[in-house]
Amino acid sequence: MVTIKDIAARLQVSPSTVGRALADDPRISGATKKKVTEVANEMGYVANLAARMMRGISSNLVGLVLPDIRNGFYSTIAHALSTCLQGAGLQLTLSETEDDRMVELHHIRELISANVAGIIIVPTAKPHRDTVRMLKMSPHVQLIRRHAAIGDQWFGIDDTQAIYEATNHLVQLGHRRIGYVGGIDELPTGAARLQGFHKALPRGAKLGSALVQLGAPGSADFGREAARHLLSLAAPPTAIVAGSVQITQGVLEELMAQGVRAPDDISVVGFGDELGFRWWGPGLTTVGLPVSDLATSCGLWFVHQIKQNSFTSAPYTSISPATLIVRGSTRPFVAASKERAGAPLRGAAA
Amino acid sequence: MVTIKDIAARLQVSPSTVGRALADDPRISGATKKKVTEVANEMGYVANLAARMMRGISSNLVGLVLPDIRNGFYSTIAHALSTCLQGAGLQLTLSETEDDRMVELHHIRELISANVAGIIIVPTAKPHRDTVRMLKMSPHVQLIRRHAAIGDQWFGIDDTQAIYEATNHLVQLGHRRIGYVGGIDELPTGAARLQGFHKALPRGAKLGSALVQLGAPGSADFGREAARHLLSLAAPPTAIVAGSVQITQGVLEELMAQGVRAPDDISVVGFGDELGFRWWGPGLTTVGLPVSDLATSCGLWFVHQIKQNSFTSAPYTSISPATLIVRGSTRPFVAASKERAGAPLRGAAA
DNA sequence: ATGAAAGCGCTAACAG
DNA sequence: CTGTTAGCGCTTTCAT
Repeated sequence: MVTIKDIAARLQVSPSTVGRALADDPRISGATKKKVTEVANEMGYVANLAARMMRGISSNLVGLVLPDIRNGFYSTIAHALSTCLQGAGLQLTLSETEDDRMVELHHIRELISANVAGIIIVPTAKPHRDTVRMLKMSPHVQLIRRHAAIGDQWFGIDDTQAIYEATNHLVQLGHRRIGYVGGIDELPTGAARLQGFHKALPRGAKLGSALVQLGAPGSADFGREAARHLLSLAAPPTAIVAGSVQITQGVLEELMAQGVRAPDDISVVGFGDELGFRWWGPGLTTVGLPVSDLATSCGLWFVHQIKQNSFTSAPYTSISPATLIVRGSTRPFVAASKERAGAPLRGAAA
Repeated sequence: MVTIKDIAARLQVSPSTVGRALADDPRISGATKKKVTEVANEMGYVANLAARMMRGISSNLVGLVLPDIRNGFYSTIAHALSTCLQGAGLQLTLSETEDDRMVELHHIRELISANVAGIIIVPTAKPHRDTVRMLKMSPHVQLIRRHAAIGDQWFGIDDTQAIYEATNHLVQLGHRRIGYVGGIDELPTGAARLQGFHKALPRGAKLGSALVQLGAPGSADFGREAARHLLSLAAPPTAIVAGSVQITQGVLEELMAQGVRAPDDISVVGFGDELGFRWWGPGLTTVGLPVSDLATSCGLWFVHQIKQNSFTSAPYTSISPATLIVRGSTRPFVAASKERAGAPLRGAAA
């Protein structure tokens, strides 16, 4: 391993001169700097981060803590952040919680002890108190989900508006018996989305509690089950709103498996615009989320905070609006269509 | 920040005693150990990783270097590895290269200087020589793509076989004019897949070089362009094989945009089984890749190597086979179908 | 069984 | 402009 000392010896100068030259210290002559950088490159010098960190400088690591990277939603975020941070010389570490608060705690512990420069987190429903405590030891920001105890620095989507748009679209089309399959309302996002759903329903809408199905937002399986349940009702909904990416996936799979066709048999509005949603049946009408932009602004802001070292706990909130993307999976409700009850609902596949 | 010294002062012992007690050194009496650990907990002592690293102990960080995390292929890998490593107390850092060798070099430099415990890499086509040199400074393993200079430790897919299966399926169905859209053959994966394509073609197959389109495997746009080109040929192919996930995406999009319908107008075989591929048209016949299993075994092996500290450069190669998933996008070639030439090829959308 | 002391590589005073 | 020196917190000889 090439150290600053080796370079110094080779150039017959003192280690500090080399150190300063490498740090582009204004007190060092251009000639010396040039020589030093030259030799450094030639010898393949790589600064030892550990030593640097011991001098109090926090590492260049930023922890990204999220439920599951396989979710296109989150991998988009990871990509955007990675790009942002790289520009600032920061490295991203990836920690998956699987929405388990103990796993989350474990990761935060690791990150703090690794002296990370900051943490970007999509918190679980109920973070452990130690998680909250430790987060305060480092600059941090919440993404997508927001938990009051963790702090007031948050970048997210207007969840209520997103599902409102989705639901309202169906209402405008004349649907009244609308099913909603979404994340549990213990999750801030789950609660906000559910609220958007209710807000959009007109007084006339028949809202049996059976039409609202809540479960794990990260589970496509839950989406399938919930869809199956809705379809099996004596009076199944004429339209379904999905409240998370994974749930949308599950719902779509179930509909396809049962041979239920959109928009003829049922109207569907999804959440997020994953690859393939446009390919599903006649094209899925869905809520488009500005995930990439959101993550980018979060990244830029965070880098700024870290660089300025002015990580005051001044609240900062950024809410991005979602936009409805209308494709073929929704259409006006036709009261006359008798075939929308019980067994006949199922298509040829059943 | 509580240090070993603080504890020592509090207990009226020397720092080294505390250090040893914490390290469970056999030379320390049980009583002292007990007291030390007690006080350490009480004071909230957390070992300083930086200082430890300076003593040569490598960090608990493992670098994952890949082209683009948004690719479902790679996010699946990241997830599997993250899970593996977490079990071993290791943290994963994410570095995206965007298939740019200089970016790759930059990342490797960072990782080495961060004293990572190891590096798992999907190398770019032609890694920089410094990248290769630095990789040798740390335990490492190649995933998916394999570059001879980097080493003999590799976990990948049998690319040749994968595309062979895909192509052969079409050949068996009677197709003779088959188009291939794949990654550049400078990439080991690109070359292997192209080889599989050629291997599967019978002597009778008309292979105009125009039928083989090579480009950036990570670019859906390239896939679109290539597909557009193939469709515009005077004698367009009766079937297309796609040679990467992104390319598959692009090809599918273009076919859909032009209103070309599979399997009636053309047969298509994709690469990988992304979410949504099953939803495309009649369901995409595609090559299923055991990505998750592959990454898991890679992770397990790597953890083992790191733990054993026996990172001998003993070659280790693991090749996983791909399996063809037949859905609706392919069907026997029917010679009589006249409408498969020039303008009439395009459907209603054109 | 415990202490003292010497670094690991780097940076930041403090001197020239 | 450059050199000297003194640590950062920990481990690890070498002494007691």
